[in-house]
Amino acid sequence: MTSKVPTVKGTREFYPEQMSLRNFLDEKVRAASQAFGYQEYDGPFIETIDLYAAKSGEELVKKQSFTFEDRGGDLVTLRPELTPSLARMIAAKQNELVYPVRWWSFGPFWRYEQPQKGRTREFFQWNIDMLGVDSPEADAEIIAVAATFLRSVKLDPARATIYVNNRRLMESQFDALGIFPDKRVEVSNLVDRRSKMEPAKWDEYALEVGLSQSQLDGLKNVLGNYDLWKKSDELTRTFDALEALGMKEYIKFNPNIMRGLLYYTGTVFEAFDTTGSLKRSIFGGGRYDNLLEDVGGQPLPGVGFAMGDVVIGIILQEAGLLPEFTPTPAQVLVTVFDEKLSSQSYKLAAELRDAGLNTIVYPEPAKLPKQFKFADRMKMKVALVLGPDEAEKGLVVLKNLLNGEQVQVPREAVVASVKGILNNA
RNA sequence: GCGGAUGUAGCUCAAUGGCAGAGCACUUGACUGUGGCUCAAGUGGUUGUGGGUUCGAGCCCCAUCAUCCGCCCCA
Repeated sequence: MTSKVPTVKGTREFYPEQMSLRNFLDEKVRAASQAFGYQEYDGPFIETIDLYAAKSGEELVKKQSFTFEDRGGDLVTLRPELTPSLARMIAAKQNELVYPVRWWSFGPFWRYEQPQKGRTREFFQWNIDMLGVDSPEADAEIIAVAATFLRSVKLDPARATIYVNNRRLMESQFDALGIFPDKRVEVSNLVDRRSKMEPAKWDEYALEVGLSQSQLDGLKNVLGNYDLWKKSDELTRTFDALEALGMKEYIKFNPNIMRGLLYYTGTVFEAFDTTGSLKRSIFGGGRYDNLLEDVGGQPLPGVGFAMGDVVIGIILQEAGLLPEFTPTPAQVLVTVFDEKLSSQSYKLAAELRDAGLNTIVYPEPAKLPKQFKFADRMKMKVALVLGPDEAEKGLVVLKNLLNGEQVQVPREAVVASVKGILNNA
């Protein structure tokens, strides 16, 4: 039964279970970022549309952004990506930052697209970038951060692979085939779409774009050449560094990875789940050496990537790699026997909290079976009972809900006993 | 923007055009101070919404809304 006021299409409600997944991703992303010394930052959630007009691609700005007029009549948009905001923030303090800048962020983004598997209109995204260095080793580091994340969530190389390519390398190949720069964008799109189209249809499409038959044949040769990276000094150095960083197993050169985004200039990469039901990329990124200039800064090279929470969430769930959900952060329940004894229970709960134990006390006198059932459903570990018999003798019944064992302990020893059980659980 | 599918109990789903059901969950009891396991009983419905066809519609038709899957696009 749907509520009278439905949610906005494509938005998401994070019930505690989904929230724990979001927090799990936040933790893993933070850990991978910080392992390499990256600093956390964030930008505005609302930006003017102009920020994205320059470089983000027409489709994104015109059709996939949540844009509206504010009360002052300005066109604003809910951010569909972070990189332009990052570029502006860097440009604004370009002369006072310590380089290389290593920054990361995990926050909400919005895109007005048709919701489907792996795609929502509201999502969280991990962004991580290094600016101020244009070395192939910097590219390797960013890719290594990504691989570190994959490893930390236990997606092994057999399951998740990072495909790497280089635009400069591809452009030199295009040049050699006589494909002129004015066709670059179309040819990039062509390459991007190859895996999704029937071979014959793709050939047709290629000829429509304006390639000659010999250029098409040449292009197919290039795209099938998995040793092509040897012709690129950049990629050779990047792969060497990745080997030294211990991440080579996650990496594969793939000349078919182009990425649609206009601002990439050098190495580009994209990760896919190689076994699951989802064909979407887990994350993608690359080197963008002109972006700062484009937003009005001094030239500054950069490399980075972004990962949405939706696809990785589905993959981890399908792979059974999500941690077991713990309904309540409290492991201890203090039951309330009856109205007369309830204040005793509240006092005991307060003591447990003072001792650093997260504790729930039942908020009304209810039948014990109901209270125990609550503790069970919440996967709590210890239940305490303070009934008339115990109150009289200064005791508390302490039940280990994991094994059902139950003991009576003196009131003063409760904290220590509970801690003992929790330590062994 | 285009195409396909699905909307029935809190959840997952059944029901040839002829009495709207099951499992799970919930409540109660078996068990008067103890969860899980078991057994029994009970509560729970404007079949998404609005029209139409029919003696009769959950089922057929039209419209509409929502969700899911795909296309487009993917930063």
